[in-house]
Amino acid sequence: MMGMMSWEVGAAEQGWRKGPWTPEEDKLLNEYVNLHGEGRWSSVARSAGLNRSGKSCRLRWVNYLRPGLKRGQITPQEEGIIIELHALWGNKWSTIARYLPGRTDNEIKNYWRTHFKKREKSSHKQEKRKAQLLKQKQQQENMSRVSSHADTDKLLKVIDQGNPENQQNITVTMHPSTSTVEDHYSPTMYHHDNNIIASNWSSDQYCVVDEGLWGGLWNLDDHPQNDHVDTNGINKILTMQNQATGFPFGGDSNNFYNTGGYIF
DNA sequence: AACCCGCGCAACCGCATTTCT
DNA sequence: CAGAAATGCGGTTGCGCGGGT
Repeated sequence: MMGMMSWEVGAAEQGWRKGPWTPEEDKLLNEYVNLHGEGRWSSVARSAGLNRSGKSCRLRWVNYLRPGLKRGQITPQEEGIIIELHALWGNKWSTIARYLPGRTDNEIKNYWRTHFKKREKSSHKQEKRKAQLLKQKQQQENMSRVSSHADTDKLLKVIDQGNPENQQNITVTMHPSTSTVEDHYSPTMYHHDNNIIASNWSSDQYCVVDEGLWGGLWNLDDHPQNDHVDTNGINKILTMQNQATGFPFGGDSNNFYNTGGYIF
């Protein structure tokens, strides 16, 4: 060990490189980790000849270089799992990631944001569109006071009606915000086993889940239009999972399907 | 043709927690 | 045991790209 020098005090002053990783850097990091194993990230910089902070190295390894990463499209099952676990635990991305082998917390987080923040987004979009139309309208007015604005007005109206914010205000998640979320909601309901579903369902472990319970957790509404949120979230997912191919876990998928239930 | 805009994604930042000395 | 360092997490940013105007 080398004294107690602080290699990492203020990445800024230290002048660590930032931004996207180059293939050369990746190679260096890869070689280093293959030789010395994961961890001790702070020493990576000097040892591997990388001008990167330990944090940066770790992040790059964990999210990109680490072997066994899937990359590419999230499968329908994976999506289902993400949705379910997010409903249970909220934004506990790394916890959720543990149940999706080969996926990183970052990936899942990004996926969630891009796929399940639609409501926010679309209303945003609509606001923008509205602004745009208003602008057009004003321009028209300035140009010639004679023209009719009927069309623009109509459009604006339509947009208003289509705006979910003007319909029901539906929350996507229902997680509590405390940090003990997992303890609280951790499927103790999956009886027998203190570790519950934690750490171990890449093996053959699974659990049948009480549908009523999950039904209650299913607050997600994909179709603001047809308002039957009710009991069918479960069925939706079951269908999804049954249809799907490429079961993501190591375990025996037949077992899984035969339970008529759930992955866990 | 030029510009704008939104999207997806990798990486960063600040804070919290864990490990080391 | 205290303080420092390292690691881990979640939210956020910013860049490059494609599509629309």
